[in-house]
Amino acid sequence: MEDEKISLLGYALLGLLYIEPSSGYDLRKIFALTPLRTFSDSPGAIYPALRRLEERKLIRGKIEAGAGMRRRKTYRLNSEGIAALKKWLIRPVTADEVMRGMDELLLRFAFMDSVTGRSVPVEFLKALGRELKSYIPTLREYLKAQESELPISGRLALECGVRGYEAQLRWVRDALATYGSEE
Amino acid sequence: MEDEKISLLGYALLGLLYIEPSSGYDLRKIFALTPLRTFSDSPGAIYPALRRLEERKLIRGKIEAGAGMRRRKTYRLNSEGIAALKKWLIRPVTADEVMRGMDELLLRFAFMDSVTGRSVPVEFLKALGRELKSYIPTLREYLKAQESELPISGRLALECGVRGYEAQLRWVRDALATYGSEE
DNA sequence: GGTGGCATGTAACCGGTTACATGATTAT
DNA sequence: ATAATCATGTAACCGGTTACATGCCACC
Repeated sequence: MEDEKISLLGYALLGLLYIEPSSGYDLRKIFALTPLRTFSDSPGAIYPALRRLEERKLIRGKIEAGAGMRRRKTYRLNSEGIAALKKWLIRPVTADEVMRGMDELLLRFAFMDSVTGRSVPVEFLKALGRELKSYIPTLREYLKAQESELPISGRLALECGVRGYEAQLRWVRDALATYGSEE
Repeated sequence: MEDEKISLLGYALLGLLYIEPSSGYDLRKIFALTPLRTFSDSPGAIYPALRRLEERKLIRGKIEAGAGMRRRKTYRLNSEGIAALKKWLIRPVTADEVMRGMDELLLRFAFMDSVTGRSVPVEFLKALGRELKSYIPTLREYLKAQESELPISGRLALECGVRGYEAQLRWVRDALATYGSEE
């Protein structure tokens, strides 16, 4: 199992293609029209990324012919693609990822229960909760220590970030309750 | 006033150097040890970025000599650098920036009242509040409409994002109150 | 006198941005 | 007909990542 790195966009494509085989154009529409708009929908990003995934033999594209139909190339995951996706999804939650921003973690979570069993997202949420519970106080301490040094808007911006983390910690609890009440 | 684009890292450097002239190493420590750790502290990012800013004549580096001192190059903004920073800070808040993620907006806010008058951050907060108030319901509608289509973790991940935006909207109100009570 | 932290840099690589390009199909 | 949209692609550019490289100073 070779380990060439896959970009975040690459994983987003893998996850979406796992859920539903799609063309590049379909995927571009998703990035243009849904909350996944944090990703660029530009053809210069999508098509080369799909080509790379195909070169690495994680997906396979098939040109769909058909009378009176537009030419389109539909990609789907093969077993290696599914393996690479799963390997990404079951990565442990690290303090570093939490501190650098939750984008990748949330994307992973979004794809989890389509691909893995229920225990994976539950363990993910527990680990995420632990990391948030340890990170938030250190941020609060920094804020308190630097209160006099920071300009007002700097202090407020940090406060905004901390509140975001606090909201996510509350969300973790509710999400765990959701999984708990479904068994 | 030429308008070559400056990366987010570039603006972060401009903002920090405005507050306090520093060496590349000082700046790296900030990115390594403070909540600005969302930026990379790698020398391969910082030093070339500083060089570009100097080439564009927004900052100037001076080598600090001195017996028994380590060689270090301290950068500071010149008037063009201050102008470029201000121009970035007073950009209007667009719906697109809010939807793509608040990182850049928050960074701008963090530097605002060191560089501009009080009215700029206040107007910024009002505009941000307007955008959030219009974006949150569209996200909620999408969530409701797709509820049956999305996998559980997908729905929950989106819920997490919405709650983050809601927390930021509450923060906007508190931040405005902070400015209001300071006059 | 050697280890470790200070301090600055360079170079290859890679992927996203921006802009351009093409052709087919549908709608007016 | 012709404009808009569908659908896929390419190429130059740029900046961040990763890894490597250098030398000085402080400490023990």
